[in-house]
Amino acid sequence: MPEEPKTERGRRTRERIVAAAAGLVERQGAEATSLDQVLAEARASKSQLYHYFADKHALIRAVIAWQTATVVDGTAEQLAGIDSWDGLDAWFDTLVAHQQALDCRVGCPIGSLAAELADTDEAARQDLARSFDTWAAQLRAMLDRLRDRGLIRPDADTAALAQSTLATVQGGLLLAKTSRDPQRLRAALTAAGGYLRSLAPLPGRAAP
Amino acid sequence: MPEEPKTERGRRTRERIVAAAAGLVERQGAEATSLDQVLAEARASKSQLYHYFADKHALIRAVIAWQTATVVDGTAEQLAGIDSWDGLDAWFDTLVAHQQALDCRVGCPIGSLAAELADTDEAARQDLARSFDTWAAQLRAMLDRLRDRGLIRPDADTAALAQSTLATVQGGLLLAKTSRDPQRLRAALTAAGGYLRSLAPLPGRAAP
DNA sequence: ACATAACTGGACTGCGTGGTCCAATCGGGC
DNA sequence: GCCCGATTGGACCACGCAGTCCAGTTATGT
Repeated sequence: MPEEPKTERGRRTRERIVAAAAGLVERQGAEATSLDQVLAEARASKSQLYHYFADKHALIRAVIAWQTATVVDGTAEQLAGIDSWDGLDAWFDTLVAHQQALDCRVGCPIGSLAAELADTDEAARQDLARSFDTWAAQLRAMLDRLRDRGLIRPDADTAALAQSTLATVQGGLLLAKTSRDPQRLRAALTAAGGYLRSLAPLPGRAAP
Repeated sequence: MPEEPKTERGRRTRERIVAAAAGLVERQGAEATSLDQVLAEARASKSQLYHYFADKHALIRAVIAWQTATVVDGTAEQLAGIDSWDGLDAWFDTLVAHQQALDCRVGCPIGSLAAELADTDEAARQDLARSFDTWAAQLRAMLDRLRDRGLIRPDADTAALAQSTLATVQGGLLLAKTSRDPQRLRAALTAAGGYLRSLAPLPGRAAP
């Protein structure tokens, strides 16, 4: 019953609805966001919404896809440019600055949705798990680069490091959002960076 | 209008309601839990609920207090016994085992509530921030003990380390819950422990 | 120009929700 | 036994919610 838009006009309507929903969900959570709110913000009507989405769950899943495209793919280019400790620190700085600019009010949209929906909406949970996985894969690619440059021990498990780094970032964002204090995020990132640095090849032992 | 219970019977009724609410909120989130659900599970009536709580917000705040008493104060005794790396690892192991036993379905009740309520309910946000703070304080006390035993450099900022450790634990729980995979938590904890160990006094340099 | 499909507006519905109200019951003190 | 406040049961209400429906309008292809 719900279909992809077949015309340019339809595509834009759908996009407007998803973008409005994403903004509201980011600020209030999925459950707390009503469809009427979304439609008011998107300046659209009920029939438009149900023309493109089967129900609210489907809309939320579209929001997840939208946020994934925005957040994860958005950081992809930043991550792709990192090949030194300075580059890593610079990325961390932008994360803290971004939270500070937003008064620590949103944290990570993916993380918030994950916390809310993981035990409620199985399909959404899987989508979010995939988002985290692609994010972790990007982190891992960056860590591989650092390893290839000799900044990290060759035998380090970069996949596991990507997971732990992502975890620390998410946790830091959660604490910062809860306490409205960007320093919580800063502390977390300092630890994440410090751990990676501690995995540098031992200085006294030359490579064979 | 809402009052403290004045009799033993009242105290037990209130407790039953809060416990039922805590269980449901832990599984479904606060917004998704209805008062009727709570009352059915607690085998209580509307008037009983509104006899002790002003409104749903007040009930949720009581749930936060209940979970804080359960989770934070619950780990306090475990944390209090840690004075070595082995002790730390043992605590980490119990965390992973606990998640595994629950099929990674709940994560941390405090963390989940924080993610959901931080930008919606200001009073709840402050309560949760306080919960995190007392949790961090307990972690810090443990880290101070490790430092006093010479396992961590004397100049280490244990307050910041407590924050980062807490962040990594929370993030690991979130990733594990989202992917239904306890290994995500394991990876995060390995990193948290590894970072702390990297702050050991330099072996080649004796204390003055 | 016409047929056909895509899209849109908004009234409408049924239901679950948080919250109110009051009469009934309980139980300890006197 | 009697009193009085603490407690309880549950009917009731107003309302916001997700979801339905259909008549109307706009675009597309030929």
